[in-house]
Amino acid sequence: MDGIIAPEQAGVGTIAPDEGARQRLLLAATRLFARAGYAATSVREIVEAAGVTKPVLYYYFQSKEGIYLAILEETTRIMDATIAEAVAAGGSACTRIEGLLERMVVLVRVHIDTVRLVYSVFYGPPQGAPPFDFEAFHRRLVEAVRRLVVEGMANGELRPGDPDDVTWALLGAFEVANGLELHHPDLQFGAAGLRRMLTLIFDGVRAVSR
Amino acid sequence: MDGIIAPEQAGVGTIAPDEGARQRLLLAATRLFARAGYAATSVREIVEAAGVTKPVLYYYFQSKEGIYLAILEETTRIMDATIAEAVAAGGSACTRIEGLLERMVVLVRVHIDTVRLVYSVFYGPPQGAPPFDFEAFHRRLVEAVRRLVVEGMANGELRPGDPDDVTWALLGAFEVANGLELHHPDLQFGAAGLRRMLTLIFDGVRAVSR
DNA sequence: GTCTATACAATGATAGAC
DNA sequence: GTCTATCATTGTATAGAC
Repeated sequence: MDGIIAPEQAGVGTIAPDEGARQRLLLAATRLFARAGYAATSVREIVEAAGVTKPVLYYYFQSKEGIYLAILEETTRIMDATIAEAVAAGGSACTRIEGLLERMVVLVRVHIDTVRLVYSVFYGPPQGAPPFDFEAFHRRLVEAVRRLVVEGMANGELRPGDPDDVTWALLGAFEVANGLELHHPDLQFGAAGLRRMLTLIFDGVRAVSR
Repeated sequence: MDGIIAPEQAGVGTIAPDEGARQRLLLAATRLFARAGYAATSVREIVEAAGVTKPVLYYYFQSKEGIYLAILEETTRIMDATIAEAVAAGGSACTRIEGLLERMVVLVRVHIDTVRLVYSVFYGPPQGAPPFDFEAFHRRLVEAVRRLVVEGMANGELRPGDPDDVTWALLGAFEVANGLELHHPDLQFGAAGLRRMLTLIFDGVRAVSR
């Protein structure tokens, strides 16, 4: 045991930057922001939880606002990439809609603390957090689904109709899955539950035919 | 009827309490709580906005926590009554589901500040507000929809299946309508938009039949 | 419950050594 | 790149008057 060297210790004395410290700072800050909110979380708490000192945070992120924005930008980038991937994937429009939203639900679970932070700032009282365009990200998701819906209507997969209404109905299922992920993770609703909901919406729930 | 005396009036001597003041206090507090959050709203701000003095607030609500809980209980009572009404109404299960959720969306618009407050406390950071069981109310709504779904499946209106999945899909549409009411009231999505979404879910959006 | 005032602790942020 | 030590500022705690 005494022989085991932690990764951080490897470069001490030389000049290698400790990327592990940056990652730990992001993780710790996300958890604390998600639990107590932006305003109520101090830089001291963040660095203590990450096992580094204050200057390390300022080295990587310049400020408390900086690490907050870094969290949001990093997660947004990942989600945007996933959206682009899913839209560009092969298969029918319906398949790609399912793939897109299921991937997003998985990302929500993986980045659950970031999602909590987003809800906290978006719905919560003013907390002095620097501005971030949450709606812009949401619009990009809505637009992606809408494009697939329009494509599905154009190629005859989906019945003609208002693409907006269809888009909202599908996103409603996604929001429900998110809500259950946030507040009842024990239910294990997850991507499978979302898929069942989407199938219902695609095929309808009424017994008598249309 | 004229002989009935409200409990608050009994024992107040010859002076009748000004029920208008109570209402103004509730309205002012709801607006301020919705905008700044529970913690950041002071009793002084509330009474000033309501045009009354501090003792008036303490007469009706005992404390800041008291007026906060009164807001939530009053709105919850109205919504619970609406749920019961809609469930007990005549018509098919589908019709009653539509009626229930559309009434709820209308209530959300009418009580928009209370809804904002609920979201602020439920999703936001800890604000020192006294506990209120938001989930219990939500469960009652979910249960009402679920009962109607089960009834619809039993009488052949709805295809057999997991009533939970159907319930969630329908509530997803409701949540979307709420979200648009909260953040894009200009779109006038409202009850009509919700009805369109529900129709889509009932009848399905896929072109090829099942 | 809120106000004014004072006292103290904690905050975000930096400088300079290694 | 990270540390120790420290800055100026803000925020919080308490007390007493209302």
